[in-house]
Amino acid sequence: MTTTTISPIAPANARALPVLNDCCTPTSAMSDGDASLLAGMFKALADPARVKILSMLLNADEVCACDFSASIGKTAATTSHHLKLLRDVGLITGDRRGTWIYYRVIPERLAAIRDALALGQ
Amino acid sequence: MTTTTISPIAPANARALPVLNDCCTPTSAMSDGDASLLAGMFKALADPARVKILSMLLNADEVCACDFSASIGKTAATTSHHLKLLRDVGLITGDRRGTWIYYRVIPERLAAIRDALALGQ
DNA sequence: AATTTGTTTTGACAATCGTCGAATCAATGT
DNA sequence: ACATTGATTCGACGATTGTCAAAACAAATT
Repeated sequence: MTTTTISPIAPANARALPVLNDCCTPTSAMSDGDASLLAGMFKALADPARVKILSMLLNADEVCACDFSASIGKTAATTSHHLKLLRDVGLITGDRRGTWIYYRVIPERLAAIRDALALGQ
Repeated sequence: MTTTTISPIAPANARALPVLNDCCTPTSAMSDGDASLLAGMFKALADPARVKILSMLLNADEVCACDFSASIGKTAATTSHHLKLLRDVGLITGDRRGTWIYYRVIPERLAAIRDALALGQ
């Protein structure tokens, strides 16, 4: 059986995330590039439909793409759009096996977001 | 010297956050309300200007409101707008002492967001 | 090859969001 | 009282975003 990964393993977006603490002084903020990168990651999480998708993925090994639409109450087109946004920031990956595509969360990426929010020191 | 808190201590938004894992089955997503609440928190983080503000606050005890505008490169009006959004989700709090307002991060709130992103189990 | 089913892309639309100038409010000092 | 400086609110604008119907694409089956 052939299986084809939907998102490449190492997209440009897969580079390490900056962290909020230890980045700057009280009067000089994080750089523009780092702030945009981090904000982009949060943007990917900033929609109820995508939060629901992640909630399903975090409670299963993998989820068939065919199951998202009904669970989040959106059309297939809208669901596909949200899945793409999550793939583009490296948070999930899809794996086509025959007719269906199975999605998984990329735990390292989620952990990186958590680390970015670590309290100061 | 009088000090007045800009955001109330316990706004409606200060209620506990849902977590992504342990919320649902693989085929039934997180509830609408919980998903919107969580997405709202991430929305608050989903802008470079607000990320910069948080980066400053996480590297200092407190920051004078008067310092944000220059550091993030936005007008006072825009800066005030972003500060309000962060206050409204309970991530920061402002304290007026005489002429100036000093902002601090609310660490419990930041920790709650981190916890919401914990990996499944 | 033609059909069927699952998924993505395209195009269009309404709604939301970030931004700023101008006006307003708040506290202080003259 | 008045002027000054810091901060917020208001009103307007362009840009981005979420949504769906329709068209296009992909894999499997007849």
